[in-house]
Amino acid sequence: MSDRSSGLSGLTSARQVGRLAPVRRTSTVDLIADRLREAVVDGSLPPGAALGEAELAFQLGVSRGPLREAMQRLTAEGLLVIPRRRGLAVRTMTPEDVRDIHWLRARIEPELGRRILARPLAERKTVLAELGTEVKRMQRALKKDDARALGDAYLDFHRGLAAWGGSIRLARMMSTLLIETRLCTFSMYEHFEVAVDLVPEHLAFVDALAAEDAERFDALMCAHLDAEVRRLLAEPEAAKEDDADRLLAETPDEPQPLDRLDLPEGI
Amino acid sequence: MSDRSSGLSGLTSARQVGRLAPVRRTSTVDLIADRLREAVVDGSLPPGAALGEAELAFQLGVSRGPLREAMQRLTAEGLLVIPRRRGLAVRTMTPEDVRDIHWLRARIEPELGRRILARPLAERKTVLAELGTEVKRMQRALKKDDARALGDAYLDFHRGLAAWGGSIRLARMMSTLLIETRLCTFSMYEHFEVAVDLVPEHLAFVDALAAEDAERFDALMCAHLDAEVRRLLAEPEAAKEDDADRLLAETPDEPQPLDRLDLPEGI
DNA sequence: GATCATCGTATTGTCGACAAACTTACAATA
DNA sequence: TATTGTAAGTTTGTCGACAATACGATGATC
Repeated sequence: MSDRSSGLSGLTSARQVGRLAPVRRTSTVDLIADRLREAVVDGSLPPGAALGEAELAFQLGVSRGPLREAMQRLTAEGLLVIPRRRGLAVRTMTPEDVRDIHWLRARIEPELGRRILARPLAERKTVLAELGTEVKRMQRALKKDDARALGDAYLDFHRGLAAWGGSIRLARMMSTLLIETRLCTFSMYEHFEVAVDLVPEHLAFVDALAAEDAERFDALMCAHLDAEVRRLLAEPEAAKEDDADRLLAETPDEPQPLDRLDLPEGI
Repeated sequence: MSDRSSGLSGLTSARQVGRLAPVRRTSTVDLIADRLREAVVDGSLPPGAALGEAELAFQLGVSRGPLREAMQRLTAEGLLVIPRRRGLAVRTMTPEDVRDIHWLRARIEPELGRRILARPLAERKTVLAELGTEVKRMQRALKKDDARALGDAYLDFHRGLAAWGGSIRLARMMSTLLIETRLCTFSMYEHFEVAVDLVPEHLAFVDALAAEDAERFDALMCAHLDAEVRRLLAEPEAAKEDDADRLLAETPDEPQPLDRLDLPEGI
């Protein structure tokens, strides 16, 4: 997974003399929140497992205060649930959530093609290059049968799409939705699923953008998201058992201790 | 502003015998976060004003720990910024933000009509009744020239729309976007703006839904959001000075101490 | 034998304190 | 007079501790 702060929209106006960019100081809570988010994406915090605060704080080398603050932030993003007196737990996604997430993505992502194609030519070339790089990463990952790397490239592809869509809010929202998408994978199967037709689908995205065909991009994206939902909602026993052992070798002692967590507050 | 937990989607299956709804215990952090959110919507925390933690914690009657946790949650929602060593500040919205927010709302809200019209008849009647009530609230507020109440009814109208749209995530997202919309009002003018044509616009929404005309609803919503952007981005001196004094009588000592706050972290 | 009550333990929720860091103001020097 | 350096004050960021609560286990009674 590429570093989010350096990848897509950094160093734009730092070369001007006398007009220095403000130094980006990152607080401890930010660090912890990023680390936790990373762990969620990683799968090292599996959905449903309840972790104790003290233990986690010790592992992270910080006190419980900042950790609790970071937990609250992740909770607001919908990634964590904080059951009463049971530490923290990564959200368990239900089939309902899968449909919800992908419906929302289907409202947003098809539109992104139009937004990107409305940008000046120079930027469009940058976007295409970047997206092409991600697809190549996906291809390499597929060749090595590395589901983790494939998933990472997938995340970065769509993150890049959102980042170039031109809306800060939308990029943040999409980032959360994408992490939730991966949580869906974790929650539906117990391991990563290597979807073989992921690469051609994303190649088609890049092609449509290169051809400046927003309509085709729209249709492709809708089809992709539909297929994604169908893949995810297929029966769990339809999942391949290929490399589950390697990816989840360090599976924790209790996979699903608290099965169904209710959100602490509505809306 | 109506209580969010009791208004729209409460008491659905609580009357069944032997199947009690779980008691909704709300933590202190939730309470503080709600209170802060309320204060932001209220205008009692004006954008840009830097509040000290200790002072705020004392006002709320809690310690700094839970307050800091709640602050982190609001930060994740994009409502607060936490500048280094300067307490907390309500986000100041720029014209860029106004366009961003309304572009995003325009992606989501027109679709809501279709979603609502796809629901069973009984629910649709409930929705229409509820939305009609909110419009009546808007009318009453307009008659009394109460900009605050008008804005509250406006928020609840659109919140209801999102709540009946059928997606938990979308409702949460829309709730944040709506609060941000109000922040735009606060940031663009220094007071509330009474938009006279708000009521007929929303009457038209209800009419379109009653006529089951999703296309008209779509077009009306797009037009409304466009108008909203134009209203907000009009020059500040175009704003009416009618009831600014009454609404912002308790304006704090320093309205805009730190003019331009950068977000603590990107994405 | 099963169920309920009571006790103990472990973990959280909250608070207070300490130290570091930033900001601001004042003074001194060029 | 302006700019820089220093010092003091205020506020945050972090940690440790205490108390309350919930959960689990064990024993007693029906």
